[in-house]
Amino acid sequence: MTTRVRFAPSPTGYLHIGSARTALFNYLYARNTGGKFLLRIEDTDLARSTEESTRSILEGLAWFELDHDEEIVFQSDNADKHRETARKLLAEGKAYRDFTPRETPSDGNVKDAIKERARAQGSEKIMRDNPYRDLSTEESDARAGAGEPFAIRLKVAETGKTTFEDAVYGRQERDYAETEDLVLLRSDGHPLYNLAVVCDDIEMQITHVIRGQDHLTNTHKQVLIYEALGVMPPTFAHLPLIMAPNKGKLSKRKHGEVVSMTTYRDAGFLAAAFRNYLALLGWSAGEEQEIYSLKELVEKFSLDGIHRSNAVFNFSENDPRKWTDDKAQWMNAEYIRTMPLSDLLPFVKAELKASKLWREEYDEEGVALTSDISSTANLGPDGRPESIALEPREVGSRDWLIYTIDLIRQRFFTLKDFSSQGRAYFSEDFDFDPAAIAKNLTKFPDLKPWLPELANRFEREFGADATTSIKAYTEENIETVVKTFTEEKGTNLGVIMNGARTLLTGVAVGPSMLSVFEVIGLERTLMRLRSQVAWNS
RNA sequence: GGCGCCGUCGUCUAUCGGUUAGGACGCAAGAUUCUCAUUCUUGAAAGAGGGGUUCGACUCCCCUAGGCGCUACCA
Repeated sequence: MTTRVRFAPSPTGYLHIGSARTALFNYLYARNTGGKFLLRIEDTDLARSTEESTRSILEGLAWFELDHDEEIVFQSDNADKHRETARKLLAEGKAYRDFTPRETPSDGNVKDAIKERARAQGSEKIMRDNPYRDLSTEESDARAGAGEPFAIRLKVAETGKTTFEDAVYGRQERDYAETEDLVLLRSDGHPLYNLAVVCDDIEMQITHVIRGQDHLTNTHKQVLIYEALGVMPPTFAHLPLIMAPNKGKLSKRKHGEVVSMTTYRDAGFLAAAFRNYLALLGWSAGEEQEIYSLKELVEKFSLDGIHRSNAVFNFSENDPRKWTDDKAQWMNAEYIRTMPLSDLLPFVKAELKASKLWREEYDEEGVALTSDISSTANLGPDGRPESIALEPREVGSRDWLIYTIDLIRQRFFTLKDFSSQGRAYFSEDFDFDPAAIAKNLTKFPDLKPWLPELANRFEREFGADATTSIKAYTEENIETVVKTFTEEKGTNLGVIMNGARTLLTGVAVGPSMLSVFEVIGLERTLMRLRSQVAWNS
């Protein structure tokens, strides 16, 4: 039998990271077992469900690259079947009509009201005291025929217990006495969650229900429905919850955007990295590996590796550097700086395009570059990719772009950094960091004449109309020129380099300046070294 | 209140009765350096408490305290 699992979110908001992890685990299990990963939108709560939310969830799943099989099922489409099922159970005497007038839900804190009510009646434990439970069929039919509104409740047996084997939490038992005669159909004919879920899971032939641990106790009610229907329940696997740093519930209202998947997409996270991080929250392959490709996750995933204790999603509202979990940030940075360039390139392209920094020339195939531009496997002694031919490396070419990306990604954390911190490499329109100016320029007034002078020196040494000799504008040659220049001025190399760094890139940090000079290119180097903009700002 | 679930460094986790309790993130120190980052080295950092079982318990059992979940004509 092929496994069939489903991810069944209710569209009452964006895709929460907890839900995303549930989706991921379902997906991994399906792919691992060669089964199907289905999607069902549980939109039976008309008051709270929105189409926009559905869109947002689908968008989140798409970003996460969790493609589902078969058609999406909208639970509301099945309402008639749910009603039919409830009526069938009624006809078979497995459910009964409850004519108790519907309580107007007290506005305000529903949870507290429920808790209060439960507290009041809890110790008494009278679950079978509904006066309509044993109403005769004749009277029940008569009152219904007369138009009296009723809800349909499942008739839970007086004695016995529900039992199921949870793939994560093990054997679960619950005495019938602990479960009330749950409502299947509201008095307005609206099917309720537990009924709808069971009907749909049967209809969709779901073999494994993998969902949050908050449903662990609910499961007993669902098992009861399966039993009443005479259908074998699927295998259940409940997942530990993802908690806030204070071990409380992770919610949008309290924690804001950190819990939304779109936040990570918009913050320049790579789906692969975030997926990797989320996979390790509540699951492990039992080994000391941290980085897993999707393929590896699919191969290694198993229900046995799922933990039973909740995991904390760590972040700090006060520290902007730790706006989200440290490990998630680290993992994203790790992916950015080590993933094959050919895989990274499309993402950088999208980012640069969005920031109007993309040039058509970047799309043209480079001479030296072939299919494999993975730098990680081919690092030279200086940490630079050997597989990338450096010449010709015309500024603005595809080769140049790839080389540049590889150079600057080493200190980037998100895709956003390519258009912010990396802006000066792709555009003339970049800002100067006041702190960088103070630290590297104004502190050394001599630089004001020196740097344009360095530009002249560069022009004399490397320019097209060089009078002495024509040398290539490469790191090696640049180093010779800068060192000589530094000695002549009787200053430190750092002073010159950092001053130039600030003029060339606007910031105080970045790759080795020799690389920066080279990547910025002679023309732009000359222009920027001579510019007075930074000095005047 | 009732019922259920959970328990290893700050966080994510390894360990399935015998380990100097391992790894990762973060943190700290050092090395490298034109800056920052990377990288490398090193360091601090854990079995909730109490009883059992056992030659031996983080690991099995019980109790206490704690955290979480459910307890709705919500999902």
